[in-house]
Amino acid sequence: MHLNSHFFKRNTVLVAQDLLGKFLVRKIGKNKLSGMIVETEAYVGPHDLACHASKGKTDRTKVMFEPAGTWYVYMIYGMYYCLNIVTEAKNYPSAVLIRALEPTNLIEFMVKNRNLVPSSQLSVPSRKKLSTDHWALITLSDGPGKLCRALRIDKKLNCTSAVSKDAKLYIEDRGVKISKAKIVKSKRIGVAYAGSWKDRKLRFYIKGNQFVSQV
DNA sequence: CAAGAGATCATCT
DNA sequence: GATGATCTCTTGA
Repeated sequence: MHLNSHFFKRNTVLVAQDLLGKFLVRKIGKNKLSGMIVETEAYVGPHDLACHASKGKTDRTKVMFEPAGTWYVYMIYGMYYCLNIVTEAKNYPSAVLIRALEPTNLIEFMVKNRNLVPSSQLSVPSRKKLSTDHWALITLSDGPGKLCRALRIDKKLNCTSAVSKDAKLYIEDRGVKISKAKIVKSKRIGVAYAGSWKDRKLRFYIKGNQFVSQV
């Protein structure tokens, strides 16, 4: 089931947790790439000092004031994109950052998009005790910049809708249920500048899942 | 293995 | 002019 605006027009922390186990679907021509969301972060509003919109409504952040179910894509460090979905009421700037996926469909297509070195040249940390092929799979979309590259997500998708019928990028419920006991809460990554908000446990991931980002 | 630097640019001061 | 919701590669122990 294609998630609609009612799903996203809710408390951001709830949406962030409920997105675990949902499937991100990217249509490229006839291809439908997809992966299960295994890690998210909540950016809960203008008072959240880690939230880009805490600095007000600017050209970059105006998309966060759009209705729930709008994509917010921005470039970070000059090289990577980050994918967020806008939540809560229109004009309340908040969003969920999608940080990692467990690839499920058209994995070869994602590997091409990532432009990776052959797995034969891959160095697997010895304590992981994994084959290079398995390691190549795990590191395909285990971070916000990597998953955007794997699914060819860039600024062209910024401010587009995830809930319209013809969306090229949207989220599906395929009936996977993640119990509360399997959701780990931790500090958000890379927000040391956010004062009293930097230590809030607004990052969520599926306990024990191999595809969660390495921190 | 850990730690550090470099890539590279949109955004805000 | 500085910095960042990141990732990868190099260095050195």
